[in-house]
Amino acid sequence: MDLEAEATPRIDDVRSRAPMMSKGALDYGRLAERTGFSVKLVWILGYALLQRAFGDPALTPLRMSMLELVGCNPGAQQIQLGAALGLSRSAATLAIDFWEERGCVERRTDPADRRSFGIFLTEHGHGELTRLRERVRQADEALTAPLEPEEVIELRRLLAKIHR
Amino acid sequence: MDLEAEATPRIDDVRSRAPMMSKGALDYGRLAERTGFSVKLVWILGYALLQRAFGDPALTPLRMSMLELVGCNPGAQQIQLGAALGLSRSAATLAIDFWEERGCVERRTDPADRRSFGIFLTEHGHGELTRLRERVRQADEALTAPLEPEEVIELRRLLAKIHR
DNA sequence: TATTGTTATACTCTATAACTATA
DNA sequence: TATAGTTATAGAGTATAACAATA
Repeated sequence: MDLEAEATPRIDDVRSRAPMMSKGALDYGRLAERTGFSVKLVWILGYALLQRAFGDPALTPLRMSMLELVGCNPGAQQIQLGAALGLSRSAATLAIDFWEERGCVERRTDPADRRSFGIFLTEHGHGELTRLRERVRQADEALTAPLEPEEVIELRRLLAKIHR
Repeated sequence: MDLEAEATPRIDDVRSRAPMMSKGALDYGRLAERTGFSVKLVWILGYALLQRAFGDPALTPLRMSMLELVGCNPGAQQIQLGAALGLSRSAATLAIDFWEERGCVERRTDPADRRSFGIFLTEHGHGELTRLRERVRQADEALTAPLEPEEVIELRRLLAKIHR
C-alpha cells in the first residue's frame, strides 16, 4: 500500500476508484442522465485524490474539514463544529478526539459555561493545518484539472447555487 | 419517521441533512473555496432527496443503481455489475441478494459456464424499475431545481468532463 | 428541566480472505 | 491454477440512547 503522499496527485492515478461510464462494457441506462449519479462519481474521485494527497488513510476528508473549521473558528463548541459538518454530537466528539490525540487541537474549559469547551488549535495544529491545506488545494486542483479555469468557476457557481 | 414517499420531493425538505455554509454562524475558511467540498454537500442533498422519494430507508442509491444496471444489461454477470459500480464481489453479491429477496431479479445459471449466473429482471422487477425510475427522475429534478434548464445541462457537462 | 459532552451499543456498509464449484 | 460466487469476519463510520456534569 502506498502511504507516501503524492506531491502532485493526478486524476488518472485514481480513476480506478470510480467506475467510468464511457469505458465500461455495460449500459448505464438512465443513470447516465442523472446529475446525482455524476455528482457521486466526482465525489469518489475527489475523495480518492484527497486520500492520496494526504498519504494517510486515517486522514479522511471529514476530519480535515473539522481541523479547518477549528482553525477558522477558535473557541467554538463541539456542538457547533459538528452541526456545521452535519454530524451528531458523538461523531463530533470522535472527530475532535482524533485531532486531540494527534496534538493538533485542545479542549479549553469555558469558565462561563463549564458544560462545554472551546476548541482551539495548538501550535502544532497550526503547522499541520497549514501543511494539509496545501495538500487539499493540490487535490482539488487535480480534481478540476480536466476543466478550463473559467469552467471551474462556473462549476463552483452551479454547485453553490444548489447547496448555497 | 416518515416512511411515506413524497410525490414531489423538494430540496428545502432535506436542507437540514446538509449544512448550509451561508446560514451558519461558523466560518468555513478554505472549505468554501474547494470544489470537492461543494460536491460533497450536493451529494448529501441528492442522497437525502432520493431516500425521501423512495420512502424506504433500505432502498439506497447504490441498490437502485444496481437494479437499473440489471434492467439495462440483462444476463450480465455479478462481477460485471459490481465492477460497473465500483463494488467488490461480495458487495455485488449482497446487492443482488437484496433485489432477489424482493422478487425483482433472478439468477439464471449459464449452461456455458456454470460458475456464473446471468442476472435478469423478473416481471415484478420490471414494474418496480419503471416505478422507481420515475422517483429517481423526480429526486434528480428536485436537486437541480435551483438551476435554470441550461445550467443543468452545463453542470452535467462539467461533471462528466471530470469523470468521463 | 434543558444542554454539553462522553460512553455504550447497535447498525450499516465495505473489503479481505477462506471456501465451494466449476473451468 | 484460475475464476465466479458465497460466506465469515473484521473494520470503519454513523446514530441513538443512557449517563454525568452543569445550567
